[in-house]
Amino acid sequence: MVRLVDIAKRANTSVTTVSIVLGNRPYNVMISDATRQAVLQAAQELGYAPDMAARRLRHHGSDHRTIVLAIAHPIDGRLSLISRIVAGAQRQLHAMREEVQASIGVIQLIVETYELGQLQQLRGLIEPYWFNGLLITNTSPEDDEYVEGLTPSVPIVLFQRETRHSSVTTDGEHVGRLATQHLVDLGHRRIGLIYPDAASQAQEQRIRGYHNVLQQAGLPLGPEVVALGRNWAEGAYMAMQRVLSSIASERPTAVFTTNDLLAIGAMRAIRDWGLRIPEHIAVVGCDDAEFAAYHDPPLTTVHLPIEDMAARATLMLLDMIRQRARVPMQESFPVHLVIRRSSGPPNGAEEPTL
Amino acid sequence: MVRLVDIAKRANTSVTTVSIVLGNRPYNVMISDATRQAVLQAAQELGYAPDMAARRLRHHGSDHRTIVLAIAHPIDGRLSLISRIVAGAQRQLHAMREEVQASIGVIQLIVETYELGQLQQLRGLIEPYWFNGLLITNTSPEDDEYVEGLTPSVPIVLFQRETRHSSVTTDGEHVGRLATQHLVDLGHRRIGLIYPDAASQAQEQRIRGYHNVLQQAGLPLGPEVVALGRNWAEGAYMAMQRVLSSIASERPTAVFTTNDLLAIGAMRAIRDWGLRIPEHIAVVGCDDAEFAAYHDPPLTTVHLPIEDMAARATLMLLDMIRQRARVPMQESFPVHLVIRRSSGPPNGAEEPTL
DNA sequence: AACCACTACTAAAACCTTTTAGTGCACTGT
DNA sequence: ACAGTGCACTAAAAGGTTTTAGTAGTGGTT
Repeated sequence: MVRLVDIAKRANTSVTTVSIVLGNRPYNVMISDATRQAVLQAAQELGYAPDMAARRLRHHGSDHRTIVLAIAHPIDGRLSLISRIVAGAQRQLHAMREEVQASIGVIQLIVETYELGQLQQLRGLIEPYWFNGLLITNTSPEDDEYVEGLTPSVPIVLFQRETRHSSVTTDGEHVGRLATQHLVDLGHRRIGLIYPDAASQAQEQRIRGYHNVLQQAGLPLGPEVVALGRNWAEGAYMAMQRVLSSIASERPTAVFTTNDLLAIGAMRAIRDWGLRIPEHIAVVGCDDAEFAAYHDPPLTTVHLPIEDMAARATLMLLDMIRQRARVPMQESFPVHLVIRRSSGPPNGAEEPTL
Repeated sequence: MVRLVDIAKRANTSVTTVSIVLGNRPYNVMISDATRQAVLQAAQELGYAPDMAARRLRHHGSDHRTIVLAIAHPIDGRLSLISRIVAGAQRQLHAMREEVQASIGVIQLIVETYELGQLQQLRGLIEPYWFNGLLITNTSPEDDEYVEGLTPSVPIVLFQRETRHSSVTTDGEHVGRLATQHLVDLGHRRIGLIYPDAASQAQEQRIRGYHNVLQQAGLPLGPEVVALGRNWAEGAYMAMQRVLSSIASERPTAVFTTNDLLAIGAMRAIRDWGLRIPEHIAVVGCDDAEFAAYHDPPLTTVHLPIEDMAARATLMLLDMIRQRARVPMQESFPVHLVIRRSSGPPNGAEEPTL
């Protein structure tokens, strides 16, 4: 391992000088060009890499650029969201790579909370000054109390959860309303709902939005079934089967699912039952996952700018880390309905164009 | 921040004693039960959390239990693989949580290598003794030289790449043969191929397997088209359009894609062209991604035990970290064909059962 | 000649933990 | 009485970096 002292020896100077040159810190200290070059060259030749442990020990993480993404409940279905969050965070870091000198992109940390169902372990992460910023996603309602009580030593941004810390969110009620209103506008009068057993805050909001629209339209609350288990698609498949086995007159002509994975599970069930989408039952999801546009039929869904949100969350963290921002920030992102072929008017009144 | 010395004061003892008690290290040192209890209680009361930086500075990471998952080329499509790898790694850590005392699950680190296209940044990660084990995935052929040249200070396991380090792999040629042979057995005589522009080692192997089968069967090499860009589904969609626009007599009756995301892109193109799957064109993928079973038609694909592989890789790392194993280990995992409805005999000779 | 300002550089402390090499004490056996 | 043994505990050094407070040397003003 190459240390500062090794470079100092080779460049015939002191450890202090080397540290200043390599960390290109200003201080009130001047270094001649000759010395600077000598140090730089020696470092290059020896292949110096700073010891992060020592650096962080010195000043409790304040200089070390590391952002952690904590995923509270790594349930299968939710993991697919990670991809987009990571992509967004990376995009931001990439764009600012000069500024933040981030040779390292994102560090994401998975906190395993299967048995506890709580984020308690975070304490063990935050205290030891491991990192400089924390992006938390997938928190469940039970985590709320704990998360709110945190007085972290580093800035925190929550993904899709309102909090007294910073957050990036979408208006979940609006999402639910957009999807449901779309179905109402198409003429549906019995609109069912499929949601997962461990609903996140965002999903609860979507359900409220769904209820709002139905009440305002004076429509009956359609069957609401819960998708059980960790595998959302499978849970929704079985949930939809329960819906389908009810008597035909009570069967909804459309279902709203609180995310896209649930939607494809439900769609599979509908097809396996021998019914057509959207002619017999229309389906609308949320999230606009990667596969939504390629599914058959392509899924009507509410598009969430997940990557943009993650990029913004990362920027928030960076700003807070760099003291540019001090107060918690909340930002809500716009969403929009993407109409594809899984939704259409009831009773196949109008055949969808291929 | 609570330090060892704070606990020592409160418990009326020395820093050394506290360190020994809290780290429950044996040494050749004995601690009376009274002292031990006093220390434990003081630590509890003060809410002690060890400073990882100091700990690691002391002995270059050897005690600190952290495994890093490095994803070399975080292209959109490949990110979806992460979910399953993370899930597998977590399962293993969870199963061994007593043994490894891992309050922290997995730390996964995304190395951003967009512009370099190389894993060079890993150097900046390995040298500073950040962690104790490294699980690398998504390396591209260009990374080979660098990865092979690594003489890491920590154990390394590669995912889906043969190497002089340890690895967990599947037999890519076998994967390609399974899929292609299935199509040949169904009676297809023109079998096309869709593969991504930045093919991984595993994917190249699958392509070889495909070639093998066609040659052995004396069949012509079908059209081989490359899916361009980071979005595999989209790339495959356009690639498939190119295939479809060739004259009908040269059009394949089946296509093999080197992963499932490519498959759904191709399927979308086939349907949009007004053709049916599998009657006009059969499709077979690889990976058995989550959505494969729920797609319409459900996708025939080669199932890879990704989670098991990740769990095994994690166990390998743990064993190497704990010195139970010293030599590199290679392990190849069995795969199997999952026949669903996207594949069938050519010319719709036999209608698939719904 | 005394003082100041400025440049270029450095010694040493601090950050917190782990581990080696002890110390002091109470017994035991001769 | 004295070496030997085992127990319970501790002082101090080490690990690599950053940063404060300082030194030495030079040139320029009063």
